Amino acid sequence: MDKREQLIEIATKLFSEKGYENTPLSVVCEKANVSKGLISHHFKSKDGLLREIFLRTTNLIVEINSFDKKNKSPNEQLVELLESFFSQLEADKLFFQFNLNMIVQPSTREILDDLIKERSSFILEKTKEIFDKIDAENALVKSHLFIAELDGIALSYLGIYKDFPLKEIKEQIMKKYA
Amino acid sequence: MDKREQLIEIATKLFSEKGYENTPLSVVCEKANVSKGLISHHFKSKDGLLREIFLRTTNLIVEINSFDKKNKSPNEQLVELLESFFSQLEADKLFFQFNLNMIVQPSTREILDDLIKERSSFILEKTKEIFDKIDAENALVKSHLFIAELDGIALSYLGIYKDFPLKEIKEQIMKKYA
Amino acid sequence: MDKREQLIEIATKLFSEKGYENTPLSVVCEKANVSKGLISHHFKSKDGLLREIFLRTTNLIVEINSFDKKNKSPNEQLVELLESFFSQLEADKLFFQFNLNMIVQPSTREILDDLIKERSSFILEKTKEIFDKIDAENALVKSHLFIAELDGIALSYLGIYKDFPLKEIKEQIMKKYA
Amino acid sequence: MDKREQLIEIATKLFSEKGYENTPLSVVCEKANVSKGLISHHFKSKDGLLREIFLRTTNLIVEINSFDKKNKSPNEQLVELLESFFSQLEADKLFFQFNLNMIVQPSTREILDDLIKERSSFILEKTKEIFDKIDAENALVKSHLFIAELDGIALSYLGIYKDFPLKEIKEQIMKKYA
DNA sequence: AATGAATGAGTTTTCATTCAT
DNA sequence: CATGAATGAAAACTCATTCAT
Repeated sequence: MDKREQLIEIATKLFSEKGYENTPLSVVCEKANVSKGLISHHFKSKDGLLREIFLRTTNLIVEINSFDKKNKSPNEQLVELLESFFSQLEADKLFFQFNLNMIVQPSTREILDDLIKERSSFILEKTKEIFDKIDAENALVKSHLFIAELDGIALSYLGIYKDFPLKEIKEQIMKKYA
Repeated sequence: MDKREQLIEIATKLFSEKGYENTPLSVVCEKANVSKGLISHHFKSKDGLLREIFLRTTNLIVEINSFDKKNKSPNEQLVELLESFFSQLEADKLFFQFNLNMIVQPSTREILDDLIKERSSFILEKTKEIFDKIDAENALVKSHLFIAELDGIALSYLGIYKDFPLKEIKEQIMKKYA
Repeated sequence: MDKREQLIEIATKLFSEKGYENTPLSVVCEKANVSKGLISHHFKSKDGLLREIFLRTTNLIVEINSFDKKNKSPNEQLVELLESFFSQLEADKLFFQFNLNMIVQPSTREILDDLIKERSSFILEKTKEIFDKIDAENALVKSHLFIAELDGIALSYLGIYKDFPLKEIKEQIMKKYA
Repeated sequence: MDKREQLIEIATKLFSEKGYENTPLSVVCEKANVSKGLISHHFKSKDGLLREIFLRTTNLIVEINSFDKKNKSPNEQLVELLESFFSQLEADKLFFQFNLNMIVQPSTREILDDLIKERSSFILEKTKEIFDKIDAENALVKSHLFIAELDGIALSYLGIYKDFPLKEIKEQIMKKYA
């Protein structure tokens, strides 16, 4: 397999699980069966590797948001969004773990500042597009609240409450936006 | 002045601003005008210092939740809770920054695991006490949703959206729970 | 109990078990239920404590060698010496452990240099007094060999061979000198 | 020159002279003209370096014991062994110093436990092979006594008695086993 | 593209000692 | 006699990065 790809895959996993600061490149290289020099060769530095990874997860988010909206009502679109959010939250905890880490941790925040802004703007914009059709006047605030709600759910589910009742929460949220 | 207290104060500030991993003890000691050995003397290790700090913030949270509930309706209690949440969110960003960091970052999470669990249980319990009076059947889910919502707002406000419309969000939330 | 005495007792045990360099005073103080300042008060320094302890073990050795020789033949004296050597070797391993450590380890050797020389001279002298009566001409060499033999046995028994056949060795040695 | 080799050479010398605990890696690196990180790179840790060194001295001992025995009587073999023991004891005090240190000092003992056991078993076995031909019944005890005697002589010569009469002792021992 | 030896700054921790009370 | 807060030097270890091959 492509060593560059291997490196990215392993690093993504480790950064998500252990955090960026707590994952030495030596460990990444070892697990990826790759020499240390290769990282600086491909990504210039550890920060470079992180930025590459973050960009990829952004692309994934863009893809998720790019479903076909043409024949759907705004509420149907919200439901679809929620469906994919909850199913991915259950399927790929690490993905959310990683993104929360990167945003909350001051050091990574700094490294990724421009990329984080770009991504959040995109998400806000896409959400607002939907709410504009429902309640144009309060679309911005409602979008923010919508996003905050989902982030909060992810946070509680991943980080805080072991017995978080995800199913029931999903039902409640669905009822609210359907 | 008490050097122990000085140490805790400075460390709290720095851990919040820069993150735990990114704050060397050398900097903490320098700013606190204290020798390196004193940390080991009082807190055994950097982890020990962190745990002490986390415990103190927990105590603060407990205090905040210990207002007098006797003559108030559950909805009045929620409003009071929200008032103190929003006013503190504006007044002391670092406090929320710190707590989010500690919970989301895998390394600190591990160090504080027991304390985090204890604290979250307390918060859930206190919230549920209120919702039990409003809607006993769904009290647990509603409590979780309530907490997640607030956490999500803090996350968006602190970490993601520079132009987060906190005032409007507060109004919306207040309307919902009043 | 006298705290000074307590301190010496605990320190002797720990220095024997863990070695001098590897025994922090903090541990000694903790186990002896005594404050740190007390060591500097009584013994001036860690080295001072060590010297005090070494002196005490020397006194013990002097006592052992001070049995009544008047009515005994030199060979009877040797047998008596060997008896007490072997019985103490079995009874108090730590005692030998400690003394070997102190002599072999360069750092402690330096601290105790004068005391070690004094003690070894005493032992050599006492041994030679006996051998002088057996074989005056070779007394010095035979004394050295006698001492070396016993030290070697202690070394093998304590440090090297788990299954050292102490009983059979003792028989052989006894036969040789009786 | 190979920096790894340089490191081992200098470290061996310093550990022998000053003891393991009393030799900071900073000094080793300085004298070997090598950066601190290189130790971690090659040996993982200070303990790792020590184990490597101990292994090498074991190999040396194995070599010494691997002389050609075919045409020699057991007593001739003992004499040869003694010759090489005494000549090395005079020529390379540090070699014996090092080995005694490592075995007697509790901390190094622990680090090297398996290697020490392996080596002592080898020595005992090789010695016993010779004594088996002389006195099969008491070969084990006699081997132990032989080894203990030599160890004791090394101990006295190196560590205790400045005026140790090595020549005369050697004569005595030679006479006994020839 | 890939390796891995080598660096060196930086980090936490250890610990004997001092000193005011 | 006794305490324990405070110091500061020294230690081992970590780890991203560089560079010759």
